[in-house]
Amino acid sequence: MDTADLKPEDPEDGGGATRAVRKQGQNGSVSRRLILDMAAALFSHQGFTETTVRQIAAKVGMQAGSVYYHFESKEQMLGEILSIAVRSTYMAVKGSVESLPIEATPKDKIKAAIRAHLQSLHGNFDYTATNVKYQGQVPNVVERAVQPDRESYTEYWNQLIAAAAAAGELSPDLNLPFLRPLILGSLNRTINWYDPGRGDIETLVRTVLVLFDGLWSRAEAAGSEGGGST
Amino acid sequence: MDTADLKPEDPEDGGGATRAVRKQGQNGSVSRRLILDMAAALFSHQGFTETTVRQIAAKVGMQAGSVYYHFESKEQMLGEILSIAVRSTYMAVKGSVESLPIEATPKDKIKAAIRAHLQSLHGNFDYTATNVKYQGQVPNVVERAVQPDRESYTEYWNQLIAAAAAAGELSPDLNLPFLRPLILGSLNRTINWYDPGRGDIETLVRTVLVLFDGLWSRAEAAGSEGGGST
Amino acid sequence: MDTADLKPEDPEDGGGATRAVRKQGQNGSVSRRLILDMAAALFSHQGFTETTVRQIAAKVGMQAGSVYYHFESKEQMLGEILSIAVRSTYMAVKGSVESLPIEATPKDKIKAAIRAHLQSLHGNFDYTATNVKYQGQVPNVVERAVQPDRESYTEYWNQLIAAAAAAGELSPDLNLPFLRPLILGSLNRTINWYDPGRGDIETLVRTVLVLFDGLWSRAEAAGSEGGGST
Amino acid sequence: MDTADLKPEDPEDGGGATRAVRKQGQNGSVSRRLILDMAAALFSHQGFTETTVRQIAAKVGMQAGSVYYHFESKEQMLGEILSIAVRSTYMAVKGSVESLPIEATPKDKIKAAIRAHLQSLHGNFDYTATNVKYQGQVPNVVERAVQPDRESYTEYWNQLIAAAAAAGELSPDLNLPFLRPLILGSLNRTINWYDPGRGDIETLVRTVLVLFDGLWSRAEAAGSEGGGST
DNA sequence: AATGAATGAGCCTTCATTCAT
DNA sequence: CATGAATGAAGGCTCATTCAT
Repeated sequence: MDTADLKPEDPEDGGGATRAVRKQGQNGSVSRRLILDMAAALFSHQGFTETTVRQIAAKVGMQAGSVYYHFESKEQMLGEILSIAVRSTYMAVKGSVESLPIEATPKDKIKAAIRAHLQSLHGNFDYTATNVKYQGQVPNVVERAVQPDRESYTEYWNQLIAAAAAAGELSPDLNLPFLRPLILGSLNRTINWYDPGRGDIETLVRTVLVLFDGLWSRAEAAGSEGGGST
Repeated sequence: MDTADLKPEDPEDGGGATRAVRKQGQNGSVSRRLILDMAAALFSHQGFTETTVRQIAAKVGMQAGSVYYHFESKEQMLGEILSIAVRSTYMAVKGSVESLPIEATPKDKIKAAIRAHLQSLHGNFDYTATNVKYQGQVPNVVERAVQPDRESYTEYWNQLIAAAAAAGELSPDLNLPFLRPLILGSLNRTINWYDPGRGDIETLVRTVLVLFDGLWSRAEAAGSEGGGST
Repeated sequence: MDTADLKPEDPEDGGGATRAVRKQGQNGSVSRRLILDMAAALFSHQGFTETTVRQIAAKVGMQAGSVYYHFESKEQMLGEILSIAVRSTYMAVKGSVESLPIEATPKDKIKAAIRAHLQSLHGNFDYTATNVKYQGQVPNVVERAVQPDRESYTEYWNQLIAAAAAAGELSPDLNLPFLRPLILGSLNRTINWYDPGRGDIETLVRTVLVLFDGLWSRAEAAGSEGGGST
Repeated sequence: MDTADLKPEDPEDGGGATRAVRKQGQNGSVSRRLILDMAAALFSHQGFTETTVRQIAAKVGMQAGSVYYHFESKEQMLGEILSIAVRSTYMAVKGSVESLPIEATPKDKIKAAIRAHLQSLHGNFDYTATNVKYQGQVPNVVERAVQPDRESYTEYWNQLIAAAAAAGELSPDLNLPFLRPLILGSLNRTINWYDPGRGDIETLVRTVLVLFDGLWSRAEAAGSEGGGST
């Protein structure tokens, strides 16, 4: 599957074997989030395996061993990063779609979703890039942990598309099973090449919406997208 | 940049001091290519760093040390795999485009290129997947070696697009600088999710061509592509 | 050149990227010096290349990997051992010479230097033996690091000899450029054969001083050496 | 012990386990000696362990495997090199001493021996340097093989010295057991530092003889050495 | 004689992880 | 909370050596 999920942060500790049971209220201590940020920055640029716990610790200003007070393992860090990435994008997209006016058509919703997805992607680069680049190559344990998040988001898109199809808004020449992964894959891949030098995100959004014009059934004219969410 | 190149053989030795001096070329002992195949299979599924030379050797049925009779380093293997991936796709695309009838328009050429790219991608999965998934995270030495190949292919696409633009065939609403990476990125990303269970490659090609219908300027009707090249 | 230097601590870090940053200096955790001692013992008896980091670690009672918490590389260990060897001998010699009475002649000084050199050599066998035996076959990186130390000591001897020559105390039949390396070489080579069973160090010193009697110009009688420093 | 032996070349194969039983008459095939020469050159400059069989083969212009047609092992090569070194020096020294006029005193003989030793040392640098530098750090198997050669030469010097002592020609202040190793050690160590730039071998010889003037009992005047043998 | 290809043991080094303080 | 020190399992790579051709 090719997605990137989201959803709010819930406890989800999992009960580590050792300590690393942080006693925080419901969020992570400052250090915890800081570590995650640094890890995400490193993972997204060098890759997970290529990143050393020592490097992460160094960027935070602590010793490698200290990291283990906050996390059970390097993999756990990755898992949390992926979850955050997926959930935050999910929330952004969902929020954007739901804030559309009542009259919004499925087509409008998909357009809004595309915009929100791209914005979230590039707005949380370190996290989402880690997610996108490692799609499918993540250690099993971790993958299993993020899977539910991924599926939620995936399912959300499936519904958006199904609704459009039901409304007859989608071009009949499209092979539906390919649609969601094709769209999300195209968007996600921008992580690999997007460079502000070529144009800003909004321009990217517009170009994508134009390029994807074949999505829509010929009944309607080319759509001038409008719902700038987020 | 987001591409996958090709082109004939470059020097690119690396100047090893010891053995492993013969190498690619058109000969390449049987073992050599076999090793490369196994390495590509492993790299594309587990990632470069996650793959052990011992694993590669095991798949070939030899000892880890023996691999070093054929290659100077694990990185050199990666380099050759990437080159093969990029070059073979380039040649496939170029060949496909050039075999179009004289009357072929730039639009026809781009469509043929898209089809050939997708076919090459999924027809040499292990090699191209290694290339696509590692885009931008490849060790410097290796990246430097493949760069020329990448650029050649990139440039080829730039020309295809420029020609279409010059011919007024492209939608004026598109931000040109985004176009090539967006298209190639979308195609390349299929490596991450395409599954024959959802439909065959030709169906994928058709869906992509429909989806990308927004590429073309509204002067013409939506194009039902036809020229199955390659 | 054939020498064995000494002198105070130089920068000479090497700039490791990871840990093992603290190092020499005046602290040096207990382990650190212990490792060095064991390494020197092994190096001096088996040679650098022939000695395994695992062997060193075993002698210290730790795991091979643990050694790398204290040193960046096996070569770094060698470098420090050589430096210690050279510097300690230098200091011993210099100290000995400087503690001679004011009236001491250049000849007296050379004699004292010979005695101190031999004493230091055999008093820190593992370190100095490593240095002497590896003279000229040390890895480049290491050699470069110790070079300044070597040169300081060499220079010190050059001055001692020059002073004696200026005072007309040296036999005119000697080819000066050969003198220092010849003397130091003779002394250093004792590392390869000296065995307490044949006589103690002081006896060795006296024999050397007698043997080298040709050093002195015939104006004076054979010298009964006196300045027993250290 | 600190020596360097000699003696004519005798079969001394040893009966290898594999092949490498060369069928030559009584000397080695051309290749054989060539390989030895290259090995000696490499060993003397980089050290035994640091030298690769592949390097040796490369200098000879053959493949690593081919070397094993001529030698059973790298160690065997070293053994032969050491033997050659020791024997050739022995022969040179012995020949030089024996060619002295009948009236030659023990003192004359020792002087001639010193000269011949130095000449042989520097006249067969690659071989003798390998021997001198590796004194005492040679693999057991090899050491055992060369030991007889070393002892012969050592014994020869012992006799020269004993004769001089018996003749009352040696200074009574010398500790006899130190004498031979001290002298030979001094001479051998020149291998580590001698550089034609500082003066030629003959000058070196003269300087050594002057320096060692303390050898002789004061009954006689300082000796101006004369018997330039070889 | 010589080579190409492979073996297998071992080496240096890295790194996630642990744990007493 | 944090650190210093150590562990132990691997991993990439080297190299003497073998052997069929």
